[in-house]
Amino acid sequence: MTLSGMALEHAILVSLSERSGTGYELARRFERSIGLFWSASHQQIYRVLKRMEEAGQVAVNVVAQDGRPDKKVYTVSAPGRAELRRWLAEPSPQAGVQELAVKLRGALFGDPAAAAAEMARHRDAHAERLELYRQIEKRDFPAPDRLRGRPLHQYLVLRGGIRMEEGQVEWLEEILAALHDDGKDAR
Amino acid sequence: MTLSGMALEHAILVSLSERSGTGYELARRFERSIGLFWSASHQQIYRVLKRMEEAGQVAVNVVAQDGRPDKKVYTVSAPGRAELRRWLAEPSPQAGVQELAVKLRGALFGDPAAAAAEMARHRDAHAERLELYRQIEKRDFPAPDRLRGRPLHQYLVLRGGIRMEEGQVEWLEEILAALHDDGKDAR
DNA sequence: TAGCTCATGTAACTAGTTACATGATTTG
DNA sequence: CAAATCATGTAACTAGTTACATGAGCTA
Repeated sequence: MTLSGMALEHAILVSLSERSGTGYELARRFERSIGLFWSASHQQIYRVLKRMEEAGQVAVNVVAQDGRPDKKVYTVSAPGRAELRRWLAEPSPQAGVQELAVKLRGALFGDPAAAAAEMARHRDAHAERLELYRQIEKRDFPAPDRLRGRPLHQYLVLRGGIRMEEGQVEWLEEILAALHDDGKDAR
Repeated sequence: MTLSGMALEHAILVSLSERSGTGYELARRFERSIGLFWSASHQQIYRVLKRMEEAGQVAVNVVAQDGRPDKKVYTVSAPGRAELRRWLAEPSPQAGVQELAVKLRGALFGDPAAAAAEMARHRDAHAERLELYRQIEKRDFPAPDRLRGRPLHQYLVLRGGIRMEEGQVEWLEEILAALHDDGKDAR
């Protein structure tokens, strides 16, 4: 067991925590709601579910059906819930949008304060990166209107980085404000 | 040969087109300029360079050094240039920011009009996706201020999707405007 | 009757990561 | 003297993709 990465495992734990289901159903869910960003083939999901079952994170309930193959309905078991709670509280330093989305949708199955702390960490990290990119922009491209050819292309790539970081920071600010209100309300 | 995907190969072709270099150097470049988004370990790069050499896309020039191992300086060969030009003109339907950044930086080594056409395709695709997300937002979350718990988290994930698509569309608009001016100037 | 949905999987392959190994030179 | 830089690689592993296979029921 490596216990690093494990992204799809955690996405599955979140989805099955929301509602038990078959591998087939999970594959379809990943195409839709969570799958705004995430995608996973049914082959991949079947393989991972098998591994998770062997590791005791999920339990299977085989349901016989007539006219079509037996269904294997998966449910998160106690060790799976514990693992999910652990992962939700732990920092994911390299997390992209997808992984944060999974953590958000998992927030109800862990500690809400830990979720907010994780979002704040990422907001800070992206704000720092944004600041760095803006400094590079100012230093290397003081007059962007006059750029042509290669330097123009380099500049445009940097602009992409800036825009992506801006989007990320704003999104995380929105999340933190909303989670804050949500917490106030629950108290 | 599969010829699908091949992302790292093309990033290497672009980087070596800008300037010949060793695998080690490529690994460092990927940490910096292009590597705003891209990253590749030296192990991976060495393996891919070997494959590309066998395929005739790059040529090696072994440079003896004293006190340290021989350098292998790689240069793009004619078939490599052809393959790069082919890929630059071809649509990459699933391309993310990184891949578009590579295509941008490669624009000088292919047909500029084809590069602009590819960017326009992506702008349209992202604009369409954005429109879809906005419709889902309006339909499923008409009063976002009152959301709590799970629906709130679902809403925030959707907001992330909207912000990312907005960023992408605006970036691609900026690219198209700049490429247009650049082309006008060259004529 | 052709194609989609439900429901499972195997096999082969491609891509990428992590750990390990070597060894001189330069910098703090 | 320790750590980083230059410069190469192998081996083992994890993750993900693509192609193939089966087969009933339902829909246009």
